[in-house]
Amino acid sequence: MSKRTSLKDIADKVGVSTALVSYVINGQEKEKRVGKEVVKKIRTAALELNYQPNQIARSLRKGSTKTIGLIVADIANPFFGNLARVIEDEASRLGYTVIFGSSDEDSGKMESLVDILINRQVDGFIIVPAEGTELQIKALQEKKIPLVLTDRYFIDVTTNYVALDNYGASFDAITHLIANGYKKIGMIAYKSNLIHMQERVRGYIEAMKANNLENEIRLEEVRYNYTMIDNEKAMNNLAIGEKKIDAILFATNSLTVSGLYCIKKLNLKIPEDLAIIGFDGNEAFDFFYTPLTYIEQPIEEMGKEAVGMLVEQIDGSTKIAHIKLRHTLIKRQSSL
Amino acid sequence: MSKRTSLKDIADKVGVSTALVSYVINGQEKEKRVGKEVVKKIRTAALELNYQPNQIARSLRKGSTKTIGLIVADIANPFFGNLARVIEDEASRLGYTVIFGSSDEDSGKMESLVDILINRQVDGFIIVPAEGTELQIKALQEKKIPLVLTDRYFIDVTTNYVALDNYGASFDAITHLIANGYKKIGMIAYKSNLIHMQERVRGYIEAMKANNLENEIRLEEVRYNYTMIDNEKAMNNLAIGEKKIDAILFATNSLTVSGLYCIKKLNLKIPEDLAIIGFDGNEAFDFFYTPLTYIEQPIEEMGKEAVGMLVEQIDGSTKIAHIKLRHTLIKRQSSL
DNA sequence: TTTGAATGTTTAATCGATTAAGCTTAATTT
DNA sequence: AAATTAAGCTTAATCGATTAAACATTCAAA
Repeated sequence: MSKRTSLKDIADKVGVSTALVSYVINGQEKEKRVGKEVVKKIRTAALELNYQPNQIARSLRKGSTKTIGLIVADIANPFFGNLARVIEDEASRLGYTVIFGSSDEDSGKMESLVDILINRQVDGFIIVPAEGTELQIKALQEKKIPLVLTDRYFIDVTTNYVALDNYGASFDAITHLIANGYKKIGMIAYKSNLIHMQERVRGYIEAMKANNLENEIRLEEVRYNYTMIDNEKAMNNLAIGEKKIDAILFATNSLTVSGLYCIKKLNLKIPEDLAIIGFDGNEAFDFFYTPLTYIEQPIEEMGKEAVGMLVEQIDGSTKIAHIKLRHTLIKRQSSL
Repeated sequence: MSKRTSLKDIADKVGVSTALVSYVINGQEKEKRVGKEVVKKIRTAALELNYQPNQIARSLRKGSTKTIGLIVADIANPFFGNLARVIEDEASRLGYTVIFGSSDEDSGKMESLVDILINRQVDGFIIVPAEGTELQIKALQEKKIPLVLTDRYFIDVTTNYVALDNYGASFDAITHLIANGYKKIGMIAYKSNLIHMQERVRGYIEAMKANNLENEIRLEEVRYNYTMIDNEKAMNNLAIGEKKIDAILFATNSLTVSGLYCIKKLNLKIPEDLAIIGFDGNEAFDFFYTPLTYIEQPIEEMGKEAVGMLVEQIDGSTKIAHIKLRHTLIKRQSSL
């Protein structure tokens, strides 16, 4: 790497101290009363030498890196990819750069990601926390590192967060199914204590109860690392045989997609044999032979809010905000 | 942010100089002959104080940040999301962290991303270059910043790159269509001078010529920012009316998806009215009423190779490698 | 006994930018 | 003329870790 130009190079060229150069570069020539001639010379020299300030040095000195650490479950998952994109744009608008990592819903991986990003002195974190990471989050808070949780949060750890009103979303979806005449409604969710999953399940159960269908409740839980296998079992349990149901709500995008593969395999007619509602948008939902009804999340709002809240924290605010966003139920043929 | 523990804190606690602490922390106690007792004390103190080295300070001193800058067209696009994921994992395996940005295929955005990442002193770049960014790439080379291009590259700029053998992929797809009896084969591509697009088109044209079908060549070019509109026009031109074709090759994932929307709208029967072949995998391809034949890219290999090549460069290698990877043609009903 | 190694440790410069404090002149006020 | 103020600039410490070089002590060889 050929030597980059530093403040010193400019200072030498113009024949002044680095202090003056720094003032001019940072637009403080007025406050610091730098001579007009000198300002011009410095500006010219900076351009000629194509000076770019070294952010690392600046960060070390200032104790702030203008960097946000983003931890999601998996950047390859379209939901998180889209979220990451929104966060990137919003962060960049506010002068921040994003470093990311995927936790794979694994608390160990998440811990090492957090450590790595702390060592890189990120100014704050946006985290989609994995199961069992309460203590990690608490530790971050004790270190007074700005932090916003997204998608999920912990009831017993008071943090900033932006999440969907998951309870309301499920409730709405189930209510919609019931309104369309379905009664034997099942749900396939991930086996997880995370609040977003619990709330989605709770919305299902409460909606069933509210319609006196508590006896029809059929919840199947799938392990994250065995999505396909467990989902297939679950679908067999629910959609086949004597006690088969007539509608299903899937709790996430990936569960919906893997569910669709099962449905194809089982050769089920949608919505005649089984009505379905999915979670999050996905191009696949549009091209399934019966277009899918699904719960749409306001990803853009979620990402923007998260960045906004985080930057407020970084700028010194200590207020804690809990934001719950509303879903949109996109109604199509799969639930008619 | 409560004060983090620094080398100095440990040094003070143990009663030695920071030098010794640094040696021990970096596992150089043998070479630097640090006393056994002292080593123990330092280790203990480091644990007690939960010492985490400040990477910023280390980076400034060492002139290396152990950071890779990744620039893709759009992280929300599944192809790039998957690529990013592979790159993240491989980078992390080698001790690197990834900073990313999306260029939106815009040379201006790409330039500012590159500048920002340079100022953050990334050790090297993995770039999916936008159209018209040859000079930016050349500038990076002149600054001797390690660099690997992916997905595309420039003929007149000699750089490391990893890309698909796009010519071969198109050629193969067209050959497959012809083997299945299709003759009036069209192609929808992006209007772009980028090599990957040019090669995909060239593969199409050469395959047609090789089969004495040069008179049937029907190429439609779509503008990136008007994918939907232009694609719809293109589809109307190709698939409707007197001179309609009987098969189409789409040049990218996004073109394929938007093409599927058109096909749905036009109510075409696949493959009876029109055979189609898409680019890259996509869950939507599996659920389209006729499962799609598509050209699969070896994303994992691509990402791993890119990181591997980049780290070699960072470690001082100056050899230039051009890697072309082979596709896999996933044959299904849409091209029967 | 002297010289030379070997061992163990400290000192201080360095990376590049920031910034409080101090130092010159010149200009203005009393 | 002396004192004050302003204008314009430099000095040097600082952020935290790294590392070449110097220093000090002990031990062994000549």
